[in-house]
Amino acid sequence: MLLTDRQLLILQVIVDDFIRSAQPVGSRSLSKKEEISFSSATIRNEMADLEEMGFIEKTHTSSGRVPSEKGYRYYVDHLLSPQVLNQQDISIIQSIFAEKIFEFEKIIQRSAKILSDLTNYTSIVLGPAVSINKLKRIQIIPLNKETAVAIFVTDTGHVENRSFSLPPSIDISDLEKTVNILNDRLAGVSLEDLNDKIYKEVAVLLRQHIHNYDLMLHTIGETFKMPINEKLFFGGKTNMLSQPEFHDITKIRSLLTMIDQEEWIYNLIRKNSSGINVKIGKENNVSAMDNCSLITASYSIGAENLGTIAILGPTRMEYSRVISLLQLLSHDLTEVLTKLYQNN
Amino acid sequence: MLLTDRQLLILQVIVDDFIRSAQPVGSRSLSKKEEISFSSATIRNEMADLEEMGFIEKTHTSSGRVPSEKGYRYYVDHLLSPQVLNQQDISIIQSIFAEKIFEFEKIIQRSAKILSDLTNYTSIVLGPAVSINKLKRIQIIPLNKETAVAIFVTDTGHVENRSFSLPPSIDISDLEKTVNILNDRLAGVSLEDLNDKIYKEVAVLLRQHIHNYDLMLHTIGETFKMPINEKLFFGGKTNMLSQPEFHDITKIRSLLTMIDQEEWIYNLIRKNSSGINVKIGKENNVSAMDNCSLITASYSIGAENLGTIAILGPTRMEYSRVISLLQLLSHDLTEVLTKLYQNN
DNA sequence: GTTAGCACTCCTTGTTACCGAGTGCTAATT
DNA sequence: AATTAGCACTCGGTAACAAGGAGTGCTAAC
Repeated sequence: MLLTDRQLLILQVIVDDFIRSAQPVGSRSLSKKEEISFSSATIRNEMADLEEMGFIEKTHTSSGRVPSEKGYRYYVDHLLSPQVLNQQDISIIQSIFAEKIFEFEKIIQRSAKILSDLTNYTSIVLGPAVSINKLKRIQIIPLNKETAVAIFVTDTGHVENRSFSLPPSIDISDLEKTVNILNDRLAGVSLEDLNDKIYKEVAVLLRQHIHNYDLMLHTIGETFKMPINEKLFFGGKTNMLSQPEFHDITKIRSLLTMIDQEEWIYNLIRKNSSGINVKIGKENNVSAMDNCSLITASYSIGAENLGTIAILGPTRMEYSRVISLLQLLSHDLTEVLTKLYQNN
Repeated sequence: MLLTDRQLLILQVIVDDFIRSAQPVGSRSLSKKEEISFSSATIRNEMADLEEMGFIEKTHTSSGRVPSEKGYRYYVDHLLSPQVLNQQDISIIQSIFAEKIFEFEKIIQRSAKILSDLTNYTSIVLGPAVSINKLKRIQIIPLNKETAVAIFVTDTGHVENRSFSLPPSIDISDLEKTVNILNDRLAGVSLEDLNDKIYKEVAVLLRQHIHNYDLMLHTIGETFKMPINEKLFFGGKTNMLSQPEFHDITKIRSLLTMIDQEEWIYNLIRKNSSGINVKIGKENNVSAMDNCSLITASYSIGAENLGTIAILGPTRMEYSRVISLLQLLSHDLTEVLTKLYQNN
């Protein structure tokens, strides 16, 4: 199943042409291309072989050929030459960081918007994993007799808050003592480790200093049990409506419905290794994505993997361009975030 | 232009039937209805009159009739009998409040989801106007030498936060003093009035107690300048894809694109008076909404108007049912919120 | 091994015919 | 005078058919 140079060339030109035109490509139109110096009959023979090997398909007996998923896969793995981005694209990406920004989310949100604008596909950005942030300060503010709100500030300036009900038997001074103990013991601990620390270290101290020890512990334990989901940011959700493969309403519907269900997106995006990943069509294991490809890249602070940026497009997407854009953006994001938060 | 009873009856049946079936309704099928005891020829004559007056339209010369916007308007204003909700609908709505909830947003979000599920249209909920909440406590937490985060807690338990850069010349004790002054002076002030108060009252005090008076004032002034936009929550964004009037991709595209642009939605929803509002088709003044109606209702705490819940559907929507659902939900929301936050 | 030539396939487009649901009008009926 | 039956007419939708075009596979010649 080794491909000859000529077969590689033909496969490449077919994929390139189909990505551009969305039309099945035939032997005659191929033979007219500059790169190709042999006749349409020869091409027909080679195409028959490529089809037998599963790299291309016909939509009906006498149609031109279309890349199969296997064809795209081979194209992405072996034939792709990274697109050199033009200056305009580069400066648009860099404009994300132009303003002085303190907040993660703003940067991320803008990234999603710009990615989708540059590609005309849908962009998905998985926000920073807040749970690995280190706690900077805890504050508990009573609202009235029954309720209070707990506020967590991390070293990156992220703020989480939880409302909870105050047990009636707890008095204010105990609450203050507790907050002091918490700040003393939990500063520098990552949010995901909070609960653990509370039961292992804080519990003992509470027992020594607080009247209603077990009630307080329970309340705090419940409130601090935080499954902090990384936020998802989207750009260009409706861009897929302009792709010709989605002229069919039912396909669009199942795709958009899936996009609106965050759990699905999590599953699609989360489990990827670092670096650039390309998942083509059925490789995504979701039927709504059968005609779609997903390209993901990760960004980080220092060596610590923080989140993911992704582009969702039709299988017929401009792999080369999208990969270059994601590479650039993930690199820049990482650089900026590292500079901002590395040593605080 | 006064309509006879028989014309009213016919108009009503046409609208009802078309809402149900989405098919133009003809004289013959009308004559078979129980409510109607005269012949198809009579109906044809009446329909010709109704058409001349602009209440109904033909899609082509020999088609059945379809309500015009004017027809829907008349129907909504004069012919509508509020649908009696069945027990199941009622208990689904009430399930929104079943769990003990402290947070506004959770309730609101769930409301949006449930409204869209119950109607199969798109729901839009304009979150509580945070800017009228009263400030409970301000906290400023330095993250490092250059940046700090300011946290605002309101009496409803809502938390806002802003990162800002610390002027290098400011020292910690000054910052603490400032925070004390702020808490002293600003507790109970609504968020929208904060800036005003700062320059009118706090400025004087800062001048007396703080070294770098003007720098501190400027920093705080900038940071507290908060245009807090009410958040928008959506449910069933893709529901419109199943409506037959949106089989056309370009219509869907323009509608979904509009929905994703929050400014547009603000403008559509904000300016409504309290109570139930129905905007039909072009009354919305947005071309993407030409085939859509928007029904809004407001919710409040006590007498204070807080936010809006809305349903966006095709002009052919089930007005009666939607209005009943919105009435119920806005009433319940108001009741629950009032009970929760009235006197704290 | 490559290519020209040709018969064949199938999609697309346009034409035509026809059916059915609906209308408007006229004349008959109540 | 109001209602209704009857009928000619209109128009969208569907099916059947033909013509054209883009493409293929195969064979035979180069």
